[in-house]
Amino acid sequence: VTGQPSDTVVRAWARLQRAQQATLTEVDRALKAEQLPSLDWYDVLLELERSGEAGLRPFELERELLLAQSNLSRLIDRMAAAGYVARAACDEDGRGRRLSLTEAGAQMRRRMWPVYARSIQAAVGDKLEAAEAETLAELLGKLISRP
Amino acid sequence: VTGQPSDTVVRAWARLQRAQQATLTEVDRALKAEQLPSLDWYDVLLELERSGEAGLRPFELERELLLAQSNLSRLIDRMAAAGYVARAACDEDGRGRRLSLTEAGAQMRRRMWPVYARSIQAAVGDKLEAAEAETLAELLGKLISRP
DNA sequence: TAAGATTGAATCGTCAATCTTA
DNA sequence: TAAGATTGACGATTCAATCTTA
Repeated sequence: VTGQPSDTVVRAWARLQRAQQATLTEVDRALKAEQLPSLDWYDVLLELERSGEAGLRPFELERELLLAQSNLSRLIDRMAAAGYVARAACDEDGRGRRLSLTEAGAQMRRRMWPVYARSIQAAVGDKLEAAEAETLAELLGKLISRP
Repeated sequence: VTGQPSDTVVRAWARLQRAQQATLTEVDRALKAEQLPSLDWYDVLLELERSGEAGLRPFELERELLLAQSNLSRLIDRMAAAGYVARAACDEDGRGRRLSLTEAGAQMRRRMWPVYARSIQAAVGDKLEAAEAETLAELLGKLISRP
């Protein structure tokens, strides 16, 4: 059992929630203003692009993006309907599927990045010195590590 | 117009999203395991408790919690139905409402806090030194400040 | 029996429209 | 005309149940 959190820890927690909410809202707003898909879609497109020719299994994407099974299944439904993702049967496991990026999907990701990048810079880069951003990334890394 | 974000800034952004998601998921899970309401409810209960006898107007709560108008309206619907929040007409502005905490709402907040506190400690306190938590809170504060 | 994936039903969030009063 | 608040319609998420193959 762990002890009670200090005031400082509670403050760090509260600000983590608030800072994420504020920055995400800003990025979402910018993408929407340009008639582009949401960040969820970008995350999927990027992971599939990184996976290259082999593609990814849905369960791999779930773990990478911390999404629930049914949530991802329906997200892929929508992205496949939009023509950005292809679903194929899986050779090595008959239960599974293999997801891959379409050319239209790759194009959309490239189209989204400049807008996304500007938002990140406005929400984070413009508010911190380089050394501060480095420290922030390091401290947040400690919160992510699996114990 | 702002420039392109550095790799460090992009990494800080990505980890901010991931760390928030991971810690929030953990806290939500703990509350649910104890059959308690979600964090949204806690936030509302706490703000109303802090506002004391006077209570709060819905638009004040929206700004405090960064919630959309219709979103808050329906959240209050549910919390009022559960008996935790009271909605009354507003004396000084006929358009508005005045929200206040019921005794049951105050009790529920007190019941939630120990579970919430343990989760915060596990998700943040146990992973950082005291000085690190202080630094993290300070850096996150810079992201929240209104420009 | 369990893992990977999908689906139905219900809940919640979002957008635009609406209502009331300032 | 605009601010505060609510509502209808629609889209997204969640939970549990289901289907298929390991």
